[in-house]
Amino acid sequence: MLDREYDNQVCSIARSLEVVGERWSLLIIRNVGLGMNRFEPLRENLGITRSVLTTRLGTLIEYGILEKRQYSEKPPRFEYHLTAKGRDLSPVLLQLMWWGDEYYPEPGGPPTIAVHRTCGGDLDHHMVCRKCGESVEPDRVYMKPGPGRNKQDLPKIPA
Amino acid sequence: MLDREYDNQVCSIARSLEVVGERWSLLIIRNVGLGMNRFEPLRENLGITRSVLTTRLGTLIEYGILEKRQYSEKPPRFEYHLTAKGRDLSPVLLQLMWWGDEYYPEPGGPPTIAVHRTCGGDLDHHMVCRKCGESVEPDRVYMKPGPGRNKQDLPKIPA
DNA sequence: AGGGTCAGTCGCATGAACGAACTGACCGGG
DNA sequence: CCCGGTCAGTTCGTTCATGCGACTGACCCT
Repeated sequence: MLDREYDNQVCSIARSLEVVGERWSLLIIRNVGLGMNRFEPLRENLGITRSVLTTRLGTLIEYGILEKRQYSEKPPRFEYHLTAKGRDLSPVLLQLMWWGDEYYPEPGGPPTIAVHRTCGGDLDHHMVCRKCGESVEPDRVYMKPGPGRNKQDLPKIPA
Repeated sequence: MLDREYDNQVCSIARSLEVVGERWSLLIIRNVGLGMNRFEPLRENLGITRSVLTTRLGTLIEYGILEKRQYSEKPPRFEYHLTAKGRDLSPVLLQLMWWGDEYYPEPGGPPTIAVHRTCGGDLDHHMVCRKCGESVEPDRVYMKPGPGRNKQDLPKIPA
């Protein structure tokens, strides 16, 4: 990057990390983005304590990254969904994903691939679609399982 | 991103976060990338404990993100530098920066701007150079202070 | 000899996370 | 009607990571 002088903590990265830098936050955001919207599945998948999940969901809601929706009245049950602000974190998650794939690859290939929603091509690490060449905006991306994914879980994605 | 089913923790993001997800790690990487290569300046800038900085530097070295170089023999003194693996985290840092600028802007504008080293143009959030249109690789990027930067600190960068 | 810097280590107090149990509102079956 | 089960939490005790401050040791300068 640079090899020059440097100054103060007026830093956008530090501000971002205050919001999403806590343990579990980015993984929660990722899972919610993939459609895992309820408490118990999140808890089980992440292997996280209920209390920690409760507080993380709470702070992410405070920050406007998630919103809580009630989907059942009689037993009060809730779902968590990404806001636009939360969805805009997908480039961060994608870059983390690509870095991980580069330096800690799964033997069988990447477990997850980013796909351009409108044309179905997959993305390179500049978020340019390899098929149509378009520079893809965060909300036009979805994820699909790649070759490194576990055995029998191949949820067919409606292309 | 997606609103579909989801599976297991075979996740590149989780793997990445195990390496760089600890408190302070990304900020240390950012500062080292900006040329802050020594212990005491890092400590002072981050407002971090010496012991925590020591252990963070240690694990980042273990992970191959930083390397330690001795620059003085007689009083043994060291510098920390990014490896290629560490430099490849810059897209992650850039995306975090842009997200922070978007949702937590500095009143005077962004404090830091990403610049294409070879032509001097600045980058959009696809890492495409606004001047020459090239899709810029991580190691061709440097940072320069933007309008939101603190008063008197304007290190002139050799373009 | 005395003060200052740099790069740490050590010890103690506080705070966050983990594990496991408990709650409370429901549902479905026998 | 009682029993077991799910879902979304809360509470509690223990461990682990951080923060704060002091101390060390090797120098350097005056």
